[in-house]
Amino acid sequence: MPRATPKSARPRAEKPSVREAVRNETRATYREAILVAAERVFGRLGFYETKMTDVAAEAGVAAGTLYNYFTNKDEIFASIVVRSREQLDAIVHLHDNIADPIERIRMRLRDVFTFVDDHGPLFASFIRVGGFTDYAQKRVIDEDHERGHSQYLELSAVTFREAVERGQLRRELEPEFLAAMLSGMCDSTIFAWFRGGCKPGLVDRADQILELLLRGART
Amino acid sequence: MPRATPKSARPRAEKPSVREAVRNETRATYREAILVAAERVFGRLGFYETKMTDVAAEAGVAAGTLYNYFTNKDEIFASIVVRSREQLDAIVHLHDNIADPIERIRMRLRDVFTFVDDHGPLFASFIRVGGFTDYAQKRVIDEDHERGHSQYLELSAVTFREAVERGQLRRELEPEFLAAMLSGMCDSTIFAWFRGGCKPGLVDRADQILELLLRGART
Amino acid sequence: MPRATPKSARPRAEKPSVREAVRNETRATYREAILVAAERVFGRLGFYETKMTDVAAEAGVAAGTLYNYFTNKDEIFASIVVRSREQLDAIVHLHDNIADPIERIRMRLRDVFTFVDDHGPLFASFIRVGGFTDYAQKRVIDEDHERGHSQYLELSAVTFREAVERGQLRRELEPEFLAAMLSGMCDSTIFAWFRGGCKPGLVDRADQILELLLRGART
Amino acid sequence: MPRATPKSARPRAEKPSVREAVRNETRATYREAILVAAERVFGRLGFYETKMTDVAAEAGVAAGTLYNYFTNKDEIFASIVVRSREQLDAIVHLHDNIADPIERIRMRLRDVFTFVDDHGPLFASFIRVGGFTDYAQKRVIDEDHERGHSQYLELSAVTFREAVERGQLRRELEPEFLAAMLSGMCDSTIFAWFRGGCKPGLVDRADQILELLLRGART
DNA sequence: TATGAATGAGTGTTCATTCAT
DNA sequence: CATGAATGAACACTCATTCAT
Repeated sequence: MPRATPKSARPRAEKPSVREAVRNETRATYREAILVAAERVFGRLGFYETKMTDVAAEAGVAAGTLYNYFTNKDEIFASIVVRSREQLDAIVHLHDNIADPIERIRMRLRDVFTFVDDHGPLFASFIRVGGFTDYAQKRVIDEDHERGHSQYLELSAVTFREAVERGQLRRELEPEFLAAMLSGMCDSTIFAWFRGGCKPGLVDRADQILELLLRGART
Repeated sequence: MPRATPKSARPRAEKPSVREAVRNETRATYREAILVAAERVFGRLGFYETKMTDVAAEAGVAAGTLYNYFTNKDEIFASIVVRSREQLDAIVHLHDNIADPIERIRMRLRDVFTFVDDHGPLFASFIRVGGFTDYAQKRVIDEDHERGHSQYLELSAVTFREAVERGQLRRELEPEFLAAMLSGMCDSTIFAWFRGGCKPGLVDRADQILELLLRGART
Repeated sequence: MPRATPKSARPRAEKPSVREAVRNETRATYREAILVAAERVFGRLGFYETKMTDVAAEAGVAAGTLYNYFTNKDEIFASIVVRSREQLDAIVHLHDNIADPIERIRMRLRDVFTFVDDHGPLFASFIRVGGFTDYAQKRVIDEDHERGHSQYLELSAVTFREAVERGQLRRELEPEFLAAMLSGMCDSTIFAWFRGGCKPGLVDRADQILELLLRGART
Repeated sequence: MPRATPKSARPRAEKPSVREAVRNETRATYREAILVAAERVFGRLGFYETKMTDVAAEAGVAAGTLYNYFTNKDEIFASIVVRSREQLDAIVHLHDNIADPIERIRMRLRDVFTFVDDHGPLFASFIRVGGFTDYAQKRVIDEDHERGHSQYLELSAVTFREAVERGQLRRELEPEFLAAMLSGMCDSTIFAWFRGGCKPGLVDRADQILELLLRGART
């Protein structure tokens, strides 16, 4: 008789999607946990000295499990890079609406340094110009990373150009040169911070760097 | 006059030393050839992607021969670093007698850039702050290299301090900070030069860098 | 008439058996579905190239489910062999009552070929003399299969012996030899059919084979 | 002064080639030893159950050594097949000059059986129609082997056709069918011999098989 | 001492099997 | 019981290093 038994019917209809949702969530959690663990280990040992078992151990899973989420070691590494760049991309464009290019650069710099400060060592090596010197040779993430890096340089250069055109900076300075200089200054600062044990206070350096550069570059 | 040692005795006494001299020379030649070859290959492929057979092939010897001159792969790599640093050390102290610290820095910078220009890619990666990011993790050359790197930073800092004390640069600037900034600016310049294919003209950048930095730092 | 067992009691007494029956049926259905799927996949890919997930996918179940019906991969494979042999056994004895041994062989042959025709590729490889050459080495189904195979050869030989004793075939021919010849002729025919894509019409070959053999063997 | 020192000069000129010759010989010996060992192990265990360490152990070398002579497991296997086929090719064409096709087949058959008898188990499985049933799925040697097999069938068929055209065999028999029959008969004979432990006397079966077939096929 | 092949420890990866849900 | 992800033993293959010639 027609009295539907919603109790049994609804679950049937929903259970799959619920299950699926749970599953997806679980999968995402695992994936993220592996990435975080991998980021730590890669950051500590470098790509080649990091063994899959190290990553697995750090993530608290079996070695085989890694392969349920990534096709191989390279992909794990590449995923970290991609993820980092995505995060950085978001940050870097946070202040695109600031009119004054100098101010825009300042805010960007602060945010990036804050991010690095929060994010820790591996990321430090990522944004560093040659963080992948060795690994890059393998050409696994080379192209992308390089594009990524020059993308940031480009963005920086564009902003400097604007400042030059506004007459805020000296006309004879190439924006690309300024961008490279800023990049190098940041790198060495982050590196020093990294070698010094990642102590808090990295952000404060942002203003010092920029002030020095601007003094040198101002009209 | 003292009767010369008998014919049969002299050879016995001297020949060995002659032989030894020749031998030592031969050994040194081989060693150097291997290092040069290794520097090229490591520079091209990075430490981990460079196989001992690659080095041997580049040096035109058999793989086994490498082990007559170096105990293992690590040692070859470390030797390159050491050698590079020795060369750099010589260069860096070439102008110690210049009284004006600013001028001293300028000359040093030019010489180092000239050296890098002549010396090619691997060296570029060596002096770069994080050239060893990945390899360094292995702690093979870490300590030494780090010491080497900070040694240069130190030297730079000392010189900057002198300039500050002479009142040439603003008092509130820490010399270590200035040294780090210069280092970073050089790094990114060399990196860009490296990525651009090591085209000649690197040296000209030295003055641009320094000028920018000094403008920013001058009283 | 005996008072029926109380409502509450009956279910308790019978339901289990009903449930059990249903369960058994369900289990049997699953088991069969898995075997059918496995047969297809094994036939297509061979034992080693067939992964448990392939079988599961083909059967439309999860990998874990397979282990509710079979202890392991080997057992699935062995079960297929056993099942095939059971089916073949039935067929092979279908015409035991035919008096003329030659006719008996002819009918048998036709039925077997029909079965193979219907049954498809895997079975083809099963009845083939060396179908298990590779797998058999693992000694999973070796003994059994060998027994099975020689059993058919034996049956064939017995029938040939009868024909020889009846004077239908030449006395100097060993029945075992004739059985082996027939087996080989069938094998190569089935193989050719298999390689040709299992096109219909296999059965017609039965008569051709037998005619050739009998002509050669007749008195 | 011009007196050449032949002692030192000649060796210099020849030594390399001598060394090379020795080296080549040594390499060839190793290669062959590995193939022989591999043939034995593959014959005993089958492709998948044979581990590289098994082959190495059987050959009396380290696992890594195998890779100095073959790129991988597949190549070792394929090499065995190729080598076997080369040997068989030579044998099969030994009697091409015999005018009478029937006689030609008879001689061929004897030689092949002799070869199999000498050569042992693996080869047996090779010439068997489905020797590779399982491995073939991997399509490593499939195409070639298949071509090889059908090549022999083809050769056989051609010879049978000649006999048919000469009126030695019945016109209504397709030569391809006869070739397949002969192949199957040989297979099952070899298989039986193999299962029986490869006892001597295989060759004698050649005539029995052929006689039976010819009786059945003669006009 | 140069050679280059042999060695075998070490690693990335696969996949049958287990097990929590 | 079905599920499908976790597991980890097993294995092909690499390559720094050794060693007989």
